[in-house]
Amino acid sequence: MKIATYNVNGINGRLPRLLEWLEESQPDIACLQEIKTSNETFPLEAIHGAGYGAIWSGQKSYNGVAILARDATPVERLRELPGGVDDTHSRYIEAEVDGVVVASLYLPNGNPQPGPRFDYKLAWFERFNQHAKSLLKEKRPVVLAGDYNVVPTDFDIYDTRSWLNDALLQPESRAAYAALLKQGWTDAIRAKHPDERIYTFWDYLRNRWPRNAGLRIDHLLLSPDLAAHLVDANVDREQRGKEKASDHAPTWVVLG
DNA sequence: ATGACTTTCACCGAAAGA
Repeated sequence: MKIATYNVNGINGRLPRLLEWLEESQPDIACLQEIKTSNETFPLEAIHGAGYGAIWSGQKSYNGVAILARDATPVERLRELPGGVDDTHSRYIEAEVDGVVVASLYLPNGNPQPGPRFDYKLAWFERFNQHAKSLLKEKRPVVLAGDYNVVPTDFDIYDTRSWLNDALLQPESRAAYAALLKQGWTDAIRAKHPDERIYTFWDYLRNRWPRNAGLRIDHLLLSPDLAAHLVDANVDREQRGKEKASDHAPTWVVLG
């Protein structure tokens, strides 16, 4: 089973790229972030045409997440992260597909920091970690896939110099991610490639794709039982080099 | 310190992204 996460940066504007990638990569499950569309304008017909069922939690202009499943419709479990009071952002959706619990999450960026946006990021992260803990208690196969907006270590970025004040590298952000892993989750890309620099995002600015000045911020976390079945994990880097590409590349795992 | 690039909405500039 192949499960992917892909921050599309606008699903309608990105639709040709998304459909090409689905055809080329053939994921069984695709978790999407930043669909940037209201629920009414989600391109369901095109997704169906590609052979996928879908559930989504949209929001006009910003945020928005979805879960696609090949030849199946994901069975929705949640369409928002529990514990949110006055949280109007569409950043979380969770479903069951083929016996696996799958979450598609879009963790807040948090810039500028310090400030209310960074406070929101850390609060959202804390809520997410609490929910993740409750998922582990279910003792079921779970994949937490998405754009975490965290560069876990200095090994996950080309160079820290331009990013030292960025919310993605702050000690608080990294501590929250480390605490999540410590619950028992496996960072699939890092588990499969412990000694390789791997990136999932290259900013549109400053020629960062041609320079391979990337960051690893899209992650797939596996529950302990699933981690034992990890066969492969990687990034579809070539998608980032296409015309009208998202600034993120699809990232995936294969579970045997 | 700022802006560079891209998407969205909506009306050509603003907001947000990371």
